[in-house]
Amino acid sequence: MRVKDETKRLAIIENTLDIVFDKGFAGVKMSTLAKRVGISVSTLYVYYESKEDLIVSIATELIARQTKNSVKDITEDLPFKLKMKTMWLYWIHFSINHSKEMHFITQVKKSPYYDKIPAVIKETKNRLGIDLFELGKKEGLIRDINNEILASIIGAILLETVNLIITKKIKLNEEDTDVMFSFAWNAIKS
Amino acid sequence: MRVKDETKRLAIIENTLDIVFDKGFAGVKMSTLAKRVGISVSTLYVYYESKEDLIVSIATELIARQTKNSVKDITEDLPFKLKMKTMWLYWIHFSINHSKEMHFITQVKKSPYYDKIPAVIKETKNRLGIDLFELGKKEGLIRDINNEILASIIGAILLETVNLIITKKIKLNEEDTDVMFSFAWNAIKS
Amino acid sequence: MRVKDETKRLAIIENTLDIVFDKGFAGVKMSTLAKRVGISVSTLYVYYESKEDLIVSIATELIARQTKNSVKDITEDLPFKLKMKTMWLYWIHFSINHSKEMHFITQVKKSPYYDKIPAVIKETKNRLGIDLFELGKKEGLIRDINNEILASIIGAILLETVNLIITKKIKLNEEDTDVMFSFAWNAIKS
Amino acid sequence: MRVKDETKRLAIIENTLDIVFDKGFAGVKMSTLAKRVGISVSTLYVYYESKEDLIVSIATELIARQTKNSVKDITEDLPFKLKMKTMWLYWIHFSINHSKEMHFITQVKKSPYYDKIPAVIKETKNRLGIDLFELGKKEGLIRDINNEILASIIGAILLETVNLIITKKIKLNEEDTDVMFSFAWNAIKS
DNA sequence: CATGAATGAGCCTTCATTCAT
DNA sequence: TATGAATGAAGGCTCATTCAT
Repeated sequence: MRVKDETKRLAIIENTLDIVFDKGFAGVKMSTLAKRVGISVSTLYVYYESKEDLIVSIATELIARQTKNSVKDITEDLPFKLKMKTMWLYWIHFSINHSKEMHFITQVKKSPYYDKIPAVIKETKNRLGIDLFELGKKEGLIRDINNEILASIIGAILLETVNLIITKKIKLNEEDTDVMFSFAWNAIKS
Repeated sequence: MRVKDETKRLAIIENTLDIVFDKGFAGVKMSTLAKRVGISVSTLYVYYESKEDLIVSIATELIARQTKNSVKDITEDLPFKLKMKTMWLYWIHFSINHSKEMHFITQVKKSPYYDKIPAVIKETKNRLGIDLFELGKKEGLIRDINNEILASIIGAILLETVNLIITKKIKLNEEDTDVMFSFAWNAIKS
Repeated sequence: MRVKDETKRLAIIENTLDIVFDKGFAGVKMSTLAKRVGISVSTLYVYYESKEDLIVSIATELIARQTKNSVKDITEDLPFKLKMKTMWLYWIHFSINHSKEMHFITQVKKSPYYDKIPAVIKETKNRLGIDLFELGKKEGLIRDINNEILASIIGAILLETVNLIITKKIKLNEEDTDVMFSFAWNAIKS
Repeated sequence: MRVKDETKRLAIIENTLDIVFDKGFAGVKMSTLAKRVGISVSTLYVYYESKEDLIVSIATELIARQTKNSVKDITEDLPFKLKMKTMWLYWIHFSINHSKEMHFITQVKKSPYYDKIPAVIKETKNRLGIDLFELGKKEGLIRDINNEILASIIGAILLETVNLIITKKIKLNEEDTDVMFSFAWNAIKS
């Protein structure tokens, strides 16, 4: 029997990401997608059983993958503010290098598709900065405020930073990112 | 076109806003919209010559209207930080009371429809805080950074605040909004 | 505004009957049907909101119509056996002249579509022979057996008669139909 | 083709019968069938070269098998009416015990598939009662009418009887089947 | 102005069948 | 023989838009 081609699956994901980035979910037509990937529509249905399944599966995979990557080597022996900044930079770079994935996830979160994502996946996530915030509070360096709110604020500033970089209003150099980080840091520091 | 029955026109806008808020642009079916408004589809086409025209026209009108409202009576004689806060609160309330309009505009900005909006309209806008920022800088109270960036940051935090309120994660009371304002203020103050 | 064309509706029904007669429900393709009627597929959906609705609506209409027609002028002053025969002949002719309608209804009854037909319609029906059977029993002319069973038997023989006529194995003349009626009559007479 | 694993072949037939019984031919999806049997779709095609071949082959086999069974031991030394009744009961029981096979054949007969069944098979069949009818006529016990018509009538009543039993409107006991047989007998007796 | 009727273009999905191992 | 992968050819249905009154 013919053997399934992982490459093909990845191509499907890649192209879906591209399309969603350009035109949103409504722009994802099964026929167009198939054509871009170079397979027939029916083959698409061999890999995903419906359009919904396609999007939900990709989202699930991306979210899971993203969760794994995050905190990595921040556990180094650094002063708190630097840990924070390391993480900040990590996410800036990640967001820019994976802008389409980020966009995809962002879109999914606001769409009805999000309800279809396995609860396990949704929960496992977002532990990203929480531990760090706790540490900062313990050291008296950041304000004693509900973690979720802190995360929201930092997240908003970070996303905006990425936007500014993408729209070329600021540059991805030390100087500019330092300024942007200072906004975030000043916002939450004690 | 667009000569008769202002009531009908407003009903169309109102319902479009509602639908977009609930289901996004894809949810706006000409037939559904007509039914909700209580007119026939054909009549809809008497008022707007296409779906695109419908959305672009509404967006144009909303953006124009919004621009007018903003700075109003903040020109009072208040210390700078209070002016800032007044404006902040003004926008918080405005965003919440007009959440559907805000949402509509936000969506349009990210959609291909945005390209169709008259340049004049798009430019006139966003003069919101610029003057205020200049004043703050002159008084040495806020950091000397490109206005557009300041506006982005403040805007991001504001939007996030509104989100938190809408999703019930914080309340629309003095205590909670004060905290949120402090994030914004700390971020940009000297 | 353009006005709805009853002719069109009737043409849809007619063609649906023909197709079902030739190829069963599976043979009814919305596109083919539309083409035969000379309208576009979308127009078909103006008249019926789905394929199921098409079939169920037609069935409902046919059954209702059929119920009305039946007993008519059998209330004449005839000896019982002749009343019976009049009805028998009426149904033979009706079945042959409306063979496609009969076939359609027969098919619907055996299909899952039948469940979707309004209960009212299903009930109102079939009072056809019941009264007659009661009369026959009272006069001691036919066997005292459950009406439903009598109806089944007569119905089966009648259907078979129609089949034989359609397949040309017997003729639609007095001689042949007399023989066939005698089968039915002998079966149930006292 | 059709060389290996008789068990598998029988399982295919069995499941096809079940599916047709439940949902008709349209319900027979090659993939579903394969899954139920526990083989792959491709393997199905090793046994039958197409869906048509599948159905036609099964029908051919069933019809052939059925023809063989019928008249068996009715040639006993019984009075004619009892011979008739024996046969009647034989078919009642056969139809009920092999309801799925009967249903399958009935369906095939009304479908375009029937045209594809080898003429030889179709002809060999149905000699069921003919000999018996001849005997009855010779003894002056049943009406002197074309055998084919007699067979049709008896067949129709028999089928209806089975239907009534299956739909639980009558029972499969001596009393009820006697009544039903009396209908048939009265219909054709001299 | 108002509207019900009509439609073309397209979208998602299914399914029998063939390929390649 | 056995099978998972791959596909073409539909089929049902939707929707923005145009017609005709």
